[in-house]
Amino acid sequence: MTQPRPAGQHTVRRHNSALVLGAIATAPGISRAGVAARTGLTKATVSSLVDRLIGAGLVHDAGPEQRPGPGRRGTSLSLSPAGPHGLGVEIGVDYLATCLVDLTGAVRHERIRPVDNRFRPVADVCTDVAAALDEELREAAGAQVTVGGIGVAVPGLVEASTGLLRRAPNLDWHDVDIPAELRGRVSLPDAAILVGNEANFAALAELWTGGHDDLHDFVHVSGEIGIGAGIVIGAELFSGVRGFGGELGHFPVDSDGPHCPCGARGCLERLAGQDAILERAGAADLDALLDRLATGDGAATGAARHAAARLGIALSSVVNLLDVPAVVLGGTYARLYPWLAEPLRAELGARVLSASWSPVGVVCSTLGTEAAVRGAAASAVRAIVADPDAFMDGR
Amino acid sequence: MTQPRPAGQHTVRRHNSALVLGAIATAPGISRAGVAARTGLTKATVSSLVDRLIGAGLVHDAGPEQRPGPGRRGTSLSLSPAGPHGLGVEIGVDYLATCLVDLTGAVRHERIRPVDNRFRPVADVCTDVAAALDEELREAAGAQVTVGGIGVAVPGLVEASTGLLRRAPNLDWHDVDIPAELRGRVSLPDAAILVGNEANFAALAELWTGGHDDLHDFVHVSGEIGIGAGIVIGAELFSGVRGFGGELGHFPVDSDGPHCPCGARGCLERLAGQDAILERAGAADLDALLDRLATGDGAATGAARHAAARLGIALSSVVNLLDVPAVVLGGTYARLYPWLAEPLRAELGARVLSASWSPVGVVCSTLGTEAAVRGAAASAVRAIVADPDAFMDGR
DNA sequence: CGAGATAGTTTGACGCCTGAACTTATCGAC
DNA sequence: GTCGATAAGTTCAGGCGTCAAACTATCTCG
Repeated sequence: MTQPRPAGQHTVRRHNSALVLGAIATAPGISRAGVAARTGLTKATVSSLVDRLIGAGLVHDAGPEQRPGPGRRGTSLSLSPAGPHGLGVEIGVDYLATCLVDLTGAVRHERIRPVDNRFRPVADVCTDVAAALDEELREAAGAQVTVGGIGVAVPGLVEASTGLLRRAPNLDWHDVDIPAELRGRVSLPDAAILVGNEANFAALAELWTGGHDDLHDFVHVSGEIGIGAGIVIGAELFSGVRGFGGELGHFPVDSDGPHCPCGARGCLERLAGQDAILERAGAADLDALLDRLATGDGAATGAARHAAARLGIALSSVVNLLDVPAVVLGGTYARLYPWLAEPLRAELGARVLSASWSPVGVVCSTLGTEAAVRGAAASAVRAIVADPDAFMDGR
Repeated sequence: MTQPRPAGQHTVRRHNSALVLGAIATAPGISRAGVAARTGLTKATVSSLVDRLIGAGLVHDAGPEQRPGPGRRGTSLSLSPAGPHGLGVEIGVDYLATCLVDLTGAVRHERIRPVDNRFRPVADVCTDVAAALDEELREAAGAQVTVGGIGVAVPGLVEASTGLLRRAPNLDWHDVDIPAELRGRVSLPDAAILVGNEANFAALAELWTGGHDDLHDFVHVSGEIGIGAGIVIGAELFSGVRGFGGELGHFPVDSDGPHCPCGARGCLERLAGQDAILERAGAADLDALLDRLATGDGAATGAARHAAARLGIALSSVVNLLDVPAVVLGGTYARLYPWLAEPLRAELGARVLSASWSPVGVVCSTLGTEAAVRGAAASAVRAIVADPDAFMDGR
């Protein structure tokens, strides 16, 4: 819990700077007058704040705007493409991905490297990560832009207060201080390094760059090797008290179901995970499954329906508890969306108490497996946009 | 989602007023200098703010404090017992409770009236509520205090944005505008009326007046006729996006379990609700059950263990999802606590992923069935303490 | 080319916090 | 008993950031 701090004029300026920058971010090309109208601040204040933001290299003045009708043209403002960039890394179970995005979230460079990280020592993996980071840093240097922050997505439980990776079952890591490991291996600028769970970052990427209108509250379910959920409420990530939230994979959905390494029976992961679907369908891999689904194969569609029903049982509990109006299917589930959506909607409609007057939306993720890296990179720049004064004071 | 507003000097004052009043509320008897040290504001600012708060009747100056050592004595500040009071009403299924509390949350008057409200028309019940409110208002008038706000606890789903009671299954009500119904029936001051779910109010009461130290994050489970959960995170209520959150009663805990009116099978409410426990134990009512538990009766203790295990299944999902470090047993469960706690702890320990390094606390509620009314009344005064400027400007 | 409309800047005022000096109050030592 | 040390509370000038209003700049239309 962040303890409340006294407010002063600087607090006001900080708040309003973020307000102005947020307005420019959500409506690129807006004029100072437009920002004033949108935020409720006066033109004078907006001018003063915008000048500061331009001075810090966060906002770009693109000259007079095109607009019909009488009156002087405003100057078109937008987030500066030359401003600080965000660098994202995802330490996946079987790949390593990096990504460089500008302030608007646009991807400038991206690379995915297949590596089997299962049970590799922390030091080895971090050396790889450092090399991958160096590559992106050179990319940034070549484009004459600075890196304002780094986001690291990991498949495990990250403690919010310390940034420690507490458990990563599929990597067999525990209690790893990733920022510390990296700082020793790569010539980083004094940028902030923030570590987070991949499912959470993926949910944020979907929120920011998924292209869904007015989707500020949802649960993003990513079916990868495990099943993780990212909860977004009020356009903000909700990751629980200590950051360990969103663990959906071990929701019990069948008291007679198969045993799970976690000790319980009938965990969602065992019944609706990627491996479970493939096995039930008798398909070798995801591509084979998709082929057979496309031809209307009975076993394949049956497996999808079965998984969707189990997913619906778990998600209906989530919706009843959190009252989120929509579910986003990501990761593997995004590719299976056409076959999952209907049975999932049916299950949710039957089990969610508020569904009778307010049905739960089921939406397909637009970002694929890259969602997590994108989210990690975007988080770094979002942190700057959300609090530009902190960034400006820091340098 | 509340859209961000521009900040000005008034925002600063508002924030700091709340900060100062909060410091006085959490440390009664503190001096101006103490508040300054605790909040980080200067003595000058604190003096100015405190004077305003005293002027508004929110803070009481109790003369010089007792303290050893040299130096001038500070003046002892505390929330004014003569300040605005909070009035709470709970429309229960089989009772109607009212409660009047002062700014500190201390109960000044309380009354519970047994009434069977099942399936009574809205108008009839609201007439009773109005009469009960009038009684408390006369009480307040007799004590020369004003009522600063009214909280209404109801057993149903309340929409946060509108304050409408959407569904109350056990009353058979839907879409009731309780503030509107009341304003026509009782001579209210222009006080704010806030309607909320009883489980949520109960959780807040536990947070504020439960006497638990450093318990700012928990799920409060109240086992009454239904099973409701109030989620408190960061010392604030989390009631979901639209306010319908916390519905725990229909979590599926046994895929072979009995059918539930909701349409599903094996809902928690059917397996761990008060009626289910009594039936399994073969007890006529709760007192009979407690008697038999006290004697170590096998059927009774077995029924308790059985319910606790089912409750554990549902709560472990909640904890995995929200990462709350503690569970508070309230309502009927509070009375059964000695027999529920151990099996519940065992179930949570086995099913919660983070339990291995951070066990989930299981705590007994200290407030009984009065928690909800208390919470409703306290909410009204908390709203004033949390934002005193809004209260001061309003009058 | 001038009236009207819209964008952006300048200027003075106001509110609120801050820091330092000042007043008030109490204790302990001589 | 008086003096000095210590702490609480008040007063006052100063700074900062927003606001309102006046002013300048630019564009369209008649």
